[in-house]
Amino acid sequence: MASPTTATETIELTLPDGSVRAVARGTTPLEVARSIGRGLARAAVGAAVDGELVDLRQPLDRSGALRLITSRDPEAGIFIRHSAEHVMADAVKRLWPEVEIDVGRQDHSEKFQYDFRFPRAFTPEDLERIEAKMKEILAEDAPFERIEISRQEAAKLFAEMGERLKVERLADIPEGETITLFRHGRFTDLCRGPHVQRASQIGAVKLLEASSVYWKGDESNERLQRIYGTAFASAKDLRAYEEQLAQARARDHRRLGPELDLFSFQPEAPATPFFHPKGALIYNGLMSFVRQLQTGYGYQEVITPQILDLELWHTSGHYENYRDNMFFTEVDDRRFAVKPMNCPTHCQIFGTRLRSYRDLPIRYADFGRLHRYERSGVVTGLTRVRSFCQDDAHVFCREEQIGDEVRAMTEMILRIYDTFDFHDVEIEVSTRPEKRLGSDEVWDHAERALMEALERQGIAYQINEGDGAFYGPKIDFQVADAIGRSWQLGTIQLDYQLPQRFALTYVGEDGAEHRPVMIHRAMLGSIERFIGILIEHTAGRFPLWLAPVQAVVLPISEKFLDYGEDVHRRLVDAGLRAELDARNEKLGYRIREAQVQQVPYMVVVGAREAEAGMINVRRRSGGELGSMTPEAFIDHATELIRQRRNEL
RNA sequence: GCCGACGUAGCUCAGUGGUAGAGCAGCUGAUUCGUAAUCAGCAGGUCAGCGGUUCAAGUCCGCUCGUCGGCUCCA
Repeated sequence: MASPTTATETIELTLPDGSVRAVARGTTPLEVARSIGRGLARAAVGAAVDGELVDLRQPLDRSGALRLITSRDPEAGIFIRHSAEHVMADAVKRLWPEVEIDVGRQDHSEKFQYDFRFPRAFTPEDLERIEAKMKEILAEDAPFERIEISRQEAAKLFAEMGERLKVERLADIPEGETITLFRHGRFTDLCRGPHVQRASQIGAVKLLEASSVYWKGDESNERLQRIYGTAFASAKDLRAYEEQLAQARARDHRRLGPELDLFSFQPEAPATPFFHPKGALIYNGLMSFVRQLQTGYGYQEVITPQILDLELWHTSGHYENYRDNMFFTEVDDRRFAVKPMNCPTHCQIFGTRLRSYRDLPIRYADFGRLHRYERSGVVTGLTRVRSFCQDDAHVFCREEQIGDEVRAMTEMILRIYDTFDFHDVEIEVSTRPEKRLGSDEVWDHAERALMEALERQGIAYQINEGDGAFYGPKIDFQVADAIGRSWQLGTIQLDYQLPQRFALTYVGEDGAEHRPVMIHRAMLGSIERFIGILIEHTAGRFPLWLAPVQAVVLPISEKFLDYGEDVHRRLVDAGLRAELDARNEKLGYRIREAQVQQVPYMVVVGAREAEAGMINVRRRSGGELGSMTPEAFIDHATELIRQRRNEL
């Protein structure tokens, strides 16, 4: 940050066209914009220096690549929404002057939020009033001012304003950091920015919902009231966002699942799905796929107990670290726990005999049912349930085999995602959490091993500090679905703890005992959750190989029922999941129904077909494949299924 | 778990203290039909559950269960 004494020095700013401008240290991006052109200066909402977003009024203190951001740039939303936070807080203060403001924030989506000390929950009517007030404020078009201020002055100012929460927030700002305020009209907030120049650059706002939150996210703190909203440069952008929300609602697996008769939930089993026949077909289809793939990678499937003595969970450390998420039961005066993870049982299998270094890696896969107690407020649909199964596996290997194993796992995982047309995959390495087992040296080593394995494959990753499991660091795979939402699926977790706790050893080349390393791995994550994601990704249009009903045979009328039955029989005999819909309804009606149920193929048979021994095939993607022999269709479909191809 | 909202037929919803309704789905019949909804009739409800207020409760109050949106957590 610039100070007056250094203002005479010069810094060099590289503009996007490659030109370089030498300006005095302390020059603001807005001043640079003005020197380029009045139009640009007026249109700019913010700036970026070396990719970092900065406020237009922030004095620049170092050389770098300067880019001015207008409402057309993707980053504009950051400035707009951050400014909309202030406008919302302003509106709330105008309506209820006694309310204290906390802080605003925006998440990775298009939402922003602001927390208030307010005596009750905000109602939808409150939100309407606040939104209307915000629009008044936008119409006033006050400029946003950036003000640098001393810590003492800021503390005094907010104390006088009665903003006690702000005074406390101020105390959290590290010493030595410049304290800045932003003001528009009469509203002043403690804020490091960045903001737009004028309120009117916030083209459209909409408040979304309100909820209560704990101050600083800590359950022992008092409750504040949070309001969520969104803001865009234009009403058109807001409409596009609302359209996207409507899309997401239309794909919601909690609606589509029961509608397609895949699964249901019953009050007697909260957060535990019942898979109906069609859902079970998909469930088993996914398992077979994973089974086939991982067998090729040297995995062996095991089956292990559901309920195990508490002692095992003390040994594994789950009792100490994971107890709050476990189910317990007691019988014969003996205490048991329902397994929340498979890993301890795999350690036990490993430990049943003497292992040689020649046996490693040993790769145990397990589709065992897991139960985890999740707090009632956090469960939702299939994505967060209390009973589920993972495409779980544990690899026991030698230290020097970690790289190869992680590489093979990554390859397998990316192949799986590719099959489902998840092409946008982000990889994160999560490092040691606060609550953990093991020494810092072991963690250093484990974290480095994972990163090196990725680096050797040339795979880019991000680091997620402190987000590892209690027993080791992990690699997480995040994929973006068809409408751009991100989901966590696969995970690779390194574990030096369990082999030690279960005293697992193998005999090395040197004849001495060594400790194996354990790698936990899931690819789809949990089958339940994956089905939920897949429903939303495909909007219920499952790939042919997974579609519960792959083809429905539709005789035009009763007269062709015999031929329809014959065709149906042939499809079923060829291994296709085919149904016969011979209901007394018009063809259009039954076609529509098959479309709504997302059946990939509709096989129409009438006089022309019956006579010629042909069928007429329609695809759910629209359009007829035309007349063909049943054999030709069977060949075509079975080939697509064999290759697990998506397109129809 | 906490805060808030919600719970009426299989689904979507109407019903603001005075006799529980509609559309779709279902069933029956007619129609025998060529690529996204044929017509008619019938049936369908402990208004989530339990308790309370009231002459009278789907409607007002309390509790319980469940769902949804958040907090937090996560496969």
